[in-house]
Amino acid sequence: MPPMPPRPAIVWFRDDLRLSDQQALTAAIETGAPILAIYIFDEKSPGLRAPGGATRWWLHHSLTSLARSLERIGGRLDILTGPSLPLLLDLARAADAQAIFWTRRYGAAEIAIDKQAKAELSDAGILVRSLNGQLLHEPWEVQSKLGDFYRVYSPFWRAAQARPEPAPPLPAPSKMKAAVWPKQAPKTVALDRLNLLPTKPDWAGGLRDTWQPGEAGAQARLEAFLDNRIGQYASLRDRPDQPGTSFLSAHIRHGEISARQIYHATKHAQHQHGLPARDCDKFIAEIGWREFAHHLLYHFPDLRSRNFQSKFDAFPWRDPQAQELSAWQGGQTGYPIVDAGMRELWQTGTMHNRVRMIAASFLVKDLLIDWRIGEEWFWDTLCDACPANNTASWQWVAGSGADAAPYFRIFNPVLQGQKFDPHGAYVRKYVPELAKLPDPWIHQPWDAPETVLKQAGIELGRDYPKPMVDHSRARDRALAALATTKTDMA
DNA sequence: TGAAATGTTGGGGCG
DNA sequence: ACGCCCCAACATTTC
Repeated sequence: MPPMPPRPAIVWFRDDLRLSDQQALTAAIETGAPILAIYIFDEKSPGLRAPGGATRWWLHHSLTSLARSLERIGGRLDILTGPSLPLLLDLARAADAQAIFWTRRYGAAEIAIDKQAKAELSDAGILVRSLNGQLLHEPWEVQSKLGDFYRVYSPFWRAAQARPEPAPPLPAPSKMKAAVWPKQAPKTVALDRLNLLPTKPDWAGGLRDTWQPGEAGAQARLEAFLDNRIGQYASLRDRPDQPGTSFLSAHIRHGEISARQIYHATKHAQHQHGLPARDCDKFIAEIGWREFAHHLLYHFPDLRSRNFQSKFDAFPWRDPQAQELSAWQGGQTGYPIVDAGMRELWQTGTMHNRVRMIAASFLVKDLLIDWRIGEEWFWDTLCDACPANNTASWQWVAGSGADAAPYFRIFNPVLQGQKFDPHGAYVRKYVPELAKLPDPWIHQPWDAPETVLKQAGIELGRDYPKPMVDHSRARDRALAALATTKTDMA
């Protein structure tokens, strides 16, 4: 009788598409079992939110990159599509798997799936291990003295930082053994069959020019940031006209790099090169905002659909006209900084953080359009669209969120432009029809004298729209509407 | 992780 | 020389 083949271990990849600091993969390899590394593209399980267009594009390339990396060390990535739970159970049964490993997720539907999978696989006698590869601290580990979760960022982050430092990241495994795909197992599909890439039309040109999805691209971004820019992070992070940020968000979103890798690399660079603590802390605090958003999502599962502060439930949102929505989406509001941001988003799959706040504030406060509608658009167009960050941030801007912007904090798109894009370089890049307008008018073309406009080759209303609302009046309208939320109407 | 309105101060022009 | 006014510039309050 031939010897029994060793029972394989399954590694279920999800939002952790990397090999370094990959606890699930590392733990699986340590069992000594041959490995089935899988990714499940799941559009069938109830409650799961389908990825948006930009995220789908990113995912395609990230999976390509992950598959190559696995092959390089003797492994293989198999892709399945369909409802996660039955696929997993069928695979585990067909493979006679001894164990399964995955990185935890924090959305409600994801947690429900993972919970049930854990129960059913355990019942089938399979070792199930879920690991934290996403966050510096688990949401249930950061609590106030009363045992409640934090609703304000600063105390949250203070408490998180008072906890033991996250463990140092794991090195990428250098070798693994792929298990043969079992005969009775669900059919794998080729990546192309998932149709993640746009075809008619192919709008991804700007994305290809901007990004290198995958672990190598993530590491390159981190290195460039720590070598060149972090020393001025605190002062330049708000400047969309300069490359002051890390450009890591979409890599983080797909788990091509982990929070603790970033944390430790930053600390290391700080001490190695004597970088200012102010800049390093500020950068790590942004990882802290991401932690906070995940923490909120975990404790408030309806973050996408419900106001975190219920007093916003009665807010008098306007019914958006198709035309004003498309003006905002297409970067035709007549406010240059808003339009530059929305066009950057459409072209590149990202938007500078400062400009996200300005553009979001414009939709919510100047147009009085429900934050959920803006969130949907960002979900579809951002490569870093994340169930935690995108929702928490939109609620923050709207004022309905945790540690929200106060109701009276309304961004003035002209002042914000002048302050953070002082020479208009960012506007000129994404709103080229304004390129010839001199600095003093670049953020308020409607105030430019006729001769100046003529010289710049602009006729307002023809070459570039007149402002779709008057900000000063829109502000008054927003304050009046927001006044209704001041008193709790519960 | 604002902005606008209102209040205060101080220097210069001017009678 | 002196007081008054004007108005930046800055500070404080309010939305």
